[in-house]
Amino acid sequence: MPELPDLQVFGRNLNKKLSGKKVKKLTVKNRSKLKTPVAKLKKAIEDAKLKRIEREGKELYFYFSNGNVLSLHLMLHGKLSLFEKANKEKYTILEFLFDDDSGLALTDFQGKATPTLNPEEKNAPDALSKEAGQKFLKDQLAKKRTAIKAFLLDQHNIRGIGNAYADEILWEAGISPFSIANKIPDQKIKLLAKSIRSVLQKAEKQILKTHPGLISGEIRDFLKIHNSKQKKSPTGGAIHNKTLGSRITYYTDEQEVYK
DNA sequence: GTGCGTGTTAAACT
DNA sequence: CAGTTTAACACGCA
Repeated sequence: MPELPDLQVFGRNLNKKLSGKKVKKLTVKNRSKLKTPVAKLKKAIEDAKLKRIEREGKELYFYFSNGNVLSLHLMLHGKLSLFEKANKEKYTILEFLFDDDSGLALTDFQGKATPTLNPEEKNAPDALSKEAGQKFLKDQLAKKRTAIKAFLLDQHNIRGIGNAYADEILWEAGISPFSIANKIPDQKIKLLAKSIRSVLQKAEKQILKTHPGLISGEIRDFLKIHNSKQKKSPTGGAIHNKTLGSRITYYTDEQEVYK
């Protein structure tokens, strides 16, 4: 459910609340998405001190003082929740119990949220990383014949952009989501690179302001285009919606189509 | 009651 | 064959 800016806020808040604590117990209640044997995971994490938490793409990486890293991907419906002593959530995937009897649970009614021990390094750059700039986009877009929105959503290309923010970014850049990736002119690619950063960073600030302690859910009520409550863009263009790749896409005629 | 929304992947398609 | 597209997952929420 959450997208990059939400996850960025979760990471900040979890850091504040949890870093420095030692894991007393790790319990796995649903191991269907876990590729590591439970015993191995417990051995890697139990008794280790949680150093820090960082967002990577759409995942949260938990770094431990013994060098191990546990990544949590919330997928569509994963939720994090803090508890004292005992976790009472339904649909729990796994739970940490720290040495002060506080705890963190990962739950998902769909069972799709995915924990990964020591994830491999990914090739695709994070959307907010330095590498994901104009030059990178120009090189990659030249190779692709898909719609630009499909490109942005594919985590093998660039990591962290989801359905809602893809629409916001493309509106900001003045590019139609239906534009073909390798038909977009250089000066628009430059705008796209800028928009990715500015839209995501502004959203993070906004969420932090209105929901300072957030560690789960998603806040999207302030979105300008991907928002069923908005009829017009800030510059007055009527907002249309259409399905693209089995997902709803909001856009206006202010965005140029390159085909 | 009813339909929409969110990310990824396996499977289908071109 | 390889690149691209889609349906399915199953519930909470409005």
